[in-house]
Formats: sequence, C-alpha cells, structure tokens
Amino acid sequence: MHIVRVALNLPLDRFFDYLASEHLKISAADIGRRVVVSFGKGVKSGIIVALPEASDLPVGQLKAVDSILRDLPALPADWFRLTEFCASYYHAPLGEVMLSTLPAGLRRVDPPKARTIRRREPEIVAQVPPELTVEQENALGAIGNAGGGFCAYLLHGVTGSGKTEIYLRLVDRALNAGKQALLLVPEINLTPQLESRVAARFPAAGLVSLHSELSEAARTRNWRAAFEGRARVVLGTRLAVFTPLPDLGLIVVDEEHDSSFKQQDGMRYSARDVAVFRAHERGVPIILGSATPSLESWANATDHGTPNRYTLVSLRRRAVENARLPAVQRIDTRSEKLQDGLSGALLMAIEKRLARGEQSLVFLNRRGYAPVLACAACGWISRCQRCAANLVLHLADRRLRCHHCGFESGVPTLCPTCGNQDIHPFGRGTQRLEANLAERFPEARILRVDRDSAKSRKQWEALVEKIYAGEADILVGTQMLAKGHDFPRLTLVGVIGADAALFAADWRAPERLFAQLMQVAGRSGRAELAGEVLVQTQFPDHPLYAALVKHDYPAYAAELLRERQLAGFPPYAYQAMLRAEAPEMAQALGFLSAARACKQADDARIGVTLYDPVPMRLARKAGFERGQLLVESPSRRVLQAFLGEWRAAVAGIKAPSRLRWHLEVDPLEF
DNA sequence: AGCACGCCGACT
DNA sequence: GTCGGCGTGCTC
Repeated sequence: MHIVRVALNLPLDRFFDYLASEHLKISAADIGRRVVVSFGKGVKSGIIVALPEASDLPVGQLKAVDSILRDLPALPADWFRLTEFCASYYHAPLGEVMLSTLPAGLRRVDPPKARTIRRREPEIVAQVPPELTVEQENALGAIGNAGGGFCAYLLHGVTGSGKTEIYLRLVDRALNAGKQALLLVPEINLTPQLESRVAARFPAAGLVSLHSELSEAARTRNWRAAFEGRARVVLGTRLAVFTPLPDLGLIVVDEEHDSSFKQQDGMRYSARDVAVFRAHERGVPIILGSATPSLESWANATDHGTPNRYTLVSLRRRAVENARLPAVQRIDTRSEKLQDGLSGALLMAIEKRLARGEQSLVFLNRRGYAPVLACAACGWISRCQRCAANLVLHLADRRLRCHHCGFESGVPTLCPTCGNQDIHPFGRGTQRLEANLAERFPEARILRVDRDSAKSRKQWEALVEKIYAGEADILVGTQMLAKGHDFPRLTLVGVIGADAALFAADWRAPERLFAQLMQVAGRSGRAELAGEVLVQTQFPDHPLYAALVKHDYPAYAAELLRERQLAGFPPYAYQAMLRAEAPEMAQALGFLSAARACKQADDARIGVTLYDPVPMRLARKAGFERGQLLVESPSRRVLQAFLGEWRAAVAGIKAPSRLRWHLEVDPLEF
C-alpha cells in the first residue's frame, strides 16, 4: 500500500491523499501520471504529485485510487515547475492550474479511446527558403545558436521586414539540432498562412497546431503528438505555452505586444510572460517579435535602468526589394470642414484609388451606426442601465446595444425623459460611415468589416475572400482589419476618429493606439504599389502622430517610457488588482475595504501601496456589481511576497456567499 | 467548485 | 404542516 498525493481541479490550495493498492503497481515513475479517484459523491481525475511516506490524515480515512492511466508518459519535472510557477505568480490554486492546462480529453474520467486517425496527408508544396537580406543575415547572426542556453531576444522589425523568415531560420536550426520549436501567435485564425508556410518549409517536422477552436479530439491528438515528441514544431495560441515538450529548443512569441496573449478569466496569465519563464527554466532561447513591442519588453531591451534582460535585434527595412514603408500624412481637421467626417484630401485619395482600380481602407475603431443617441431638447443620452457605458445605436436592426455588457433595447422614437421627438444619433460608427461612403461613391463596392459583419469565422473568411478577389473597392473596418492579412491591391489607408484614445482615462490607450495605427498603416502598399496613409486628426503635432509619420517606434516608445517613469507607472512600478463581484455594490466595496484593512497597518513599511477600493462603472455580467482595489510597489519581489500573504488573509474575510473575488497580477488591462 | 446539511419564510 | 431560499462546511 502506497500513499498517493493527488492534485485535483479544485479552487483549494491543497492536495488530497489516497491509498493505492499493490496491484496498481504505483512507483515513483508514476508521479506525473493521471489517476481516477472517488471524491465526495462522484469521481474525479487528478495528477499524482508525490508518494509521501505519511499522510496528515489517519490512513483509515483515506480512500483508494480507482485506477491509474498509463496511456501517456508521466508529466515531467519541468512541467511541474512551470505550473508551480504559474500558480504562485498568478495566485491560483496549483491543482486547478495543472488540470486546466491539460486538454479536456485528458481531464475526463473515462478517456475516449485513442483512435488512430488516418491523417489526410496535406498536399505540401515544398518551399525553398528565400534569400536573406543583409539586415536579416545580421539579425540571425546576432541571435546566435539556438540550443545555446537561455537568452531572450526582442526582435523589433517593421511590417514586412521579414520577421517570419527569421523565425523559420531559427526553427530550422532548432530542428537540425534535434530540438522541438514552439511558436506562439495571438490568434490562429488570423494567421492560417503562417501555418501553411511552416508546414511547407518543414514537411517532415510533423507540425501540429493548438488553439481553442480545435475539436476536443483534435486538440488532444495534437497535444499528445507534441508531448510524445512526434511533432517537432508546435504552432499555437496562448494555451499552447503549457504543452509539455521533451526536446524543447526554441520558443518564438510573434506579435508579443498583442493582448490576446492574456487570459482574461480563470487563471489570468500572460502567455508571453509564461513563455519567458519557460525558456529560462528550460535554458532555451526565446524570440519576442513585434513591430511595436509592449513597453514592458521594450524597457527590458533598451532601458538600462531596469534589469536589461532582453537583447534587442532590429529590422529597419522591408525585406522585399523596392518595397517602401507607406507614406504617412496627417490631415489637420481643425482647419477644414469635414463632409460626413471625411476630409477633402481623404475623399480625393479614395477617388484616385477608385479610378485606378485599387482598394482603400477607412479605419474607424468604433462599430455600430452612432456611438450614442441623444435628445437635443433635454440632453438625455442613451445610457446603459446595467453599466455606465453609452448605448450604441445599431440602425440596421434598429437596436441600442451596450458594447460592454451586452445589454440591448429597442430604439425609442421619442425622448424617454421629455417626450421630445428631436432625438438624434451623435458621432459616427462603421455602419454610418459605410452609409455615408455609399452615398458619396454610389458606383463603388463597399465592404464593412467589423464584429457585426464578421460574427462567425465563416462570415469573416467570406469577407476576406471577397477582398482578395478584388470584389471590394472601399473597406470600412475596425481593428479586425488591422491584423493578419495583406491585401495586394490595398494602397490607401484612411484613419478617422483616432484622437479619442490620446486623452482616454486609460493610460495604456496611447500605447495601444500607436501599435494599432502602425499595424493598420502596414496594410497599405506592396512591392509594386506604393502605399499611402492619411490620418485625420485635430492634434497633428501630438508626438504619437509625429512618430507614426516617421515610422519611428523607438522614439515614441522612449517618450512613453519617460512619461511612465516620471509618473511612477508600469513598467517602473508593479501592480496587482483585487477585484470583487457581488449582487450589491456595497457588498463588493465592503469586502475590498476589509481586504485593504487587513494589511494596511504595515503596508508602507514594506513598500506596498494599497489604494482605496473603487466601483467599476462598466459591468460585463448582468446582475453583478464590481469593485476593485489597486496594489502597487516599486519592486516586483516585494509585491509578490506581499500578495502571497495578503491573499491568505483576504481568503479569511467573512463575505456574503455570492461574492466572488480574484487577484490579478500585472500586466493589467483596465 | 459541487454537494450536503440546516435553519427560517410563504405556500398547496 | 412542507417546499425552497441560501449561509456554512467538507471533500482525501
């Protein structure tokens, strides 16, 4: 009889001990294997984490292990270290972390029989590696040998500079050294071409992809192929960062600044940060690539005031011969009367593309018809009754919608407060812009691409197909169109309504806006066709636009970092947020106050600041009010140590049963 | 997290 | 008199 310590998927900070009878033949080699155990009324699957000499409980109170699953190799020690790190860093229960990172097919108590699928051999057109530019050669030289131990590289390359080719060369090196490579991308459905490109380049590497849109069976199959070392290249979204890889030799995080790497529920991790930890822990190189790196990464690579942990590698030129970066111009909208929000210069530029049979994109990051409906007589505006956001007018289906919490209502014909008929849409969303453009260019084929017109993956693909086939002249789009695809006939990008983000309450908004505009600007122009970008703004002298015109990310990043340092904001301070959610706001705030009080006495001494709890105005869930409490420290180590203790104290606070809380460690989204 | 137990209010 | 609300505590 052995005592077996088992991690279960429970929100508890402890394990459960079971007895294993001799016929199961459990040995130390089974640590990291899955077991089925009875728990409470039912059965659960768990992972063996130890075979302790003794249990805290009398042996008589321990139940027996039902069965052990040996269909897979035992999860290795480095995977345990990875999940342990995540549990402590993100303050999540270890068992929950371990089980939730397994594909659902392996969490089941009755594992579906592994069927051998006759894999439809994909038609792979073997691809010859393109020649490298001198700049790319230098970058590769700087990155050195994959397999040479841990080093984090920040690969800063402008759009079209050939970052992907660098990744592929590094993957090639890793494969030749007998290693596996892990490629992380923000959203796999935006980069299907990357998948085919990798497959074509390494036809023998058994490439698998891992992302949430795969069926349970496919995900399990691919995970398994990676774990068993049959797949030498793994391409996936954030969840793929947890895949056990016996021969890991390289990690690449593409578009490392992208917020999709952050998990927003459950364990709130950042796959980019987890990947850096993993590379360090395994002693392998990691490449973080972006045209507009996150300020955290940029500081790590350039600012010698912070621990200079990343090596900066830059690609400043487009890789294709003759391809130029698009010419970016600011259009000062203070000195001109706009027509439907569009300047004469932009309208003329669109006209020119229509005449030449090229495509234009008007970028407006606001969907719907108008962001708000308002009464001219009494000042009423359409406000969400569930949270504090404005209700957006969707004219196509005559609805008012809250883009925050999903609340919906019909469109009133009279002002609900004063009865006046004089209620009007204010401002402009993509639907209205589309209608305006259709009036102005009746002969043009206009295509709107936003979350309303591309709800499903199928709709999105159909739209993309149409654009590729040249069946659209003018595209009206939100940030959906900024990512991923390159449209060969697109030579003009117009940006409207971007100014709002410059002065938003969210101090991270400018950083995101710059990345977004750099990205959308990069959609314009290919090798043969010069690209043009026109940005309409009331603040043409703002440093953000000045840097955009010069395609100068480093200058703007340095400016933002200076501001952050002066203000004592991240990445020069470390933050965490305690959030509470309850039916009544008073309950949430009361809980947060209690949480603040339980450590307040000594917070100053240890170098941690706890701010006052504040209500969150915008709700995402109906029937719940939320509040939050910000915690800050100039030292990551101090903050982490504090959070560990604090969390235990907070867990002891007597709270209404329907109150939920969680701790989120930065990088935070507000 | 589930799930039981247990204690108070409004129903056939 | 019971059905059902949710507060409390336990699960190896």
